[in-house]
Amino acid sequence: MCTHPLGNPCLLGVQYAAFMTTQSFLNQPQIDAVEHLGSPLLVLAGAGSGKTRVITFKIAHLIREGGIAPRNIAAVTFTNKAAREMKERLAGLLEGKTTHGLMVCTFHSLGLTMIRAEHRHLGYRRGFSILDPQDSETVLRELTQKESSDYDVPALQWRISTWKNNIISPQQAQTQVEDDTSFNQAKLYARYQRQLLAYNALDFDDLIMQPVHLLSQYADIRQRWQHSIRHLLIDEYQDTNVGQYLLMKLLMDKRDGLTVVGDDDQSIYAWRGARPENISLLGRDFPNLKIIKLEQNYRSNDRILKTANRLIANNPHLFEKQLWSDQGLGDFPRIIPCKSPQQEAQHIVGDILRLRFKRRDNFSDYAILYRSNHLAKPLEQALREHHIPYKLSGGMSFFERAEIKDLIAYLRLLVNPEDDPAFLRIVNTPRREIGPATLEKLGIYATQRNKSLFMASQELGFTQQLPTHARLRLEQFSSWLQAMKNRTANENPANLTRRVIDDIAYADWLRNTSKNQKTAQKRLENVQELLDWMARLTAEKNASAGLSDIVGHMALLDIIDRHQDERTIDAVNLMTLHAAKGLEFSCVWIAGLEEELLPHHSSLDGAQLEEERRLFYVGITRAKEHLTMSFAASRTRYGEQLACRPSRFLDELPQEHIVWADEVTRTNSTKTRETGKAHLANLKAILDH
DNA sequence: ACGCCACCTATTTTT
DNA sequence: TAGGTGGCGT
Repeated sequence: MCTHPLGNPCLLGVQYAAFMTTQSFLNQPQIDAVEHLGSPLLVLAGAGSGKTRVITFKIAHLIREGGIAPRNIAAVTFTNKAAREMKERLAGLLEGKTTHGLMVCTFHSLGLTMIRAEHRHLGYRRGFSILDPQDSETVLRELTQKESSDYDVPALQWRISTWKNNIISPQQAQTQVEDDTSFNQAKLYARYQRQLLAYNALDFDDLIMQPVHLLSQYADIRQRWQHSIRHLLIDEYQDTNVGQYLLMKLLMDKRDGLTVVGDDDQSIYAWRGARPENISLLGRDFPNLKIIKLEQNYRSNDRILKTANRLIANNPHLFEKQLWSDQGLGDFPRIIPCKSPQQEAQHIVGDILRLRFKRRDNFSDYAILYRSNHLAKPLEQALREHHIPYKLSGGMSFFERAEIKDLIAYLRLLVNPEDDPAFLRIVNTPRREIGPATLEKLGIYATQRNKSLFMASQELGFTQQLPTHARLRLEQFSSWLQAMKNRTANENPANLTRRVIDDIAYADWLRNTSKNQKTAQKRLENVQELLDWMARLTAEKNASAGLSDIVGHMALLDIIDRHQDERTIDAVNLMTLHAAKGLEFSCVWIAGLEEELLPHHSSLDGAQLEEERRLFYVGITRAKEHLTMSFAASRTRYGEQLACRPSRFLDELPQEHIVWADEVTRTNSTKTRETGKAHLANLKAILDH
């Protein structure tokens, strides 16, 4: 074993010494994983065991030692943030070495790249658009309005997404349905797909599904991509869904260059299609699969790990894992019973102030986690009272903001004249007094002739049907668009965008439509930020990036670095347990540990209960040094004051390693060694009376 | 285009 | 209970 760096025979060779000293060293299983070649590899990496380090070092190893060209390596993550961080770490490792052609991106971005190259086989034309879920909802609304006005569009959207995630075609869907409702949904699915093709547009799910079709239907395409991607590395493998699994399988085809890293105990996204069982499928589909476990945790102290281990031992496991740490036992994780959410919040805030005074660290080292968003409210209130800065995760992302979506819609339309959803979004933004009557006529004309709205709006055959004033306005808009479009080939994307903004007097429009000055200001800043990004991006890519490249990736948000404001603000982190995955904090509070909240009342049995347990597990393993868990004895829910029971998961913790604080009885003492079970019984008695 | 009222619902959310 | 939404009236 070589956990110690000095005089160590099992480092990755002297060549690595140079950058190993600036990075951290690897332990033996990590080295095994990095150096393993010759068969597909599954790395079962516990929380905090350095899985990303394994992937980045392995990529570096492949390039430096294996003589593999970067363009033959692809590393796939689930979030843009993870991809960005991986790129940064790689840049550190491979200083000087060229990484040209190396792909470090999300599954969706990989899919987009493939579709870009092969779109003709799918019947798409270049410049196709990516619709976000809001756009596709609008398309579905339009499609269903003709049937009935009160159609359950979200249910349909969810259904279609599930089909696509499972790589089920509209035709297959129609043969598989059980009842009238779903038969109807399957028919609408088919119409939706036709509609997208007509718009020359794809939705997010298509970015996985279409590449799977391409690879499974065309042997030559499959061979080309298999030749191109010789090494595929996948992070957070437990989160792959059916489509992503198939994509991986088609790309690798039993070859040796596959490395997947995952943790079945951190699978918390089954509810949206993730298949943690893909971990066991791997052994079936890749018979010579090598498995390496990473069990040393570099994040937390041992009491926190013992707490996590004991909890998760209540779940069935295919591969047993025991996290351990050499960082000492550390403090006792604490459980704080509280009377109310308000008292709970007060307690946490008091804790934070006390700890920060004692530790002299940053607010950003602290996180408060909870199962669902509404639990943040009392916490926010208490933090505000005490003037503690906090950062709330969730909320509207940059690209969901109306002003950003407007501008992207303009760009989308310039790249793809068939993009009717984009046309409809901007035709009256800002106001051009092109009303519903005109648009309806335009729509009918376009549909009859199988043309896009933009194209139809330029045709004399159509505009001559309109009353003079409407005709003039539409002609003006349409010819302006055409003029802009003619510039797309030569002008750089950032300048073109600026020109659009100026021409449409977008700043004025934002000022006029915003509720107050402050929001107007904020929106203008967002627009400026978008412009800056585009300018930077164009500069970086040596102007080789066409507008269509940029616009395509904008929909995926993956070219944007948004960490600048996050790193400067020192604030306590408030987030859901889901949002906390992959992060770590010195001190963590988990609030609202009550039955019906965690486990959530809709997930009280079977596989769902196990996922709730994993969610708690993820929360616990975020903490490096301090862990505090709390619950309230009563809580207002749906307008009613309800008594709450502590979460069953608290009973599953190793009581010898945790401390229950006595808040309910209002004594401030803590009982260190009393067994929690007895304590819980006490508490229940108190709560009953 | 906007504002008001009545009604409905209430888990997690990336791309 | 509260916040978001859809319909309606101005």
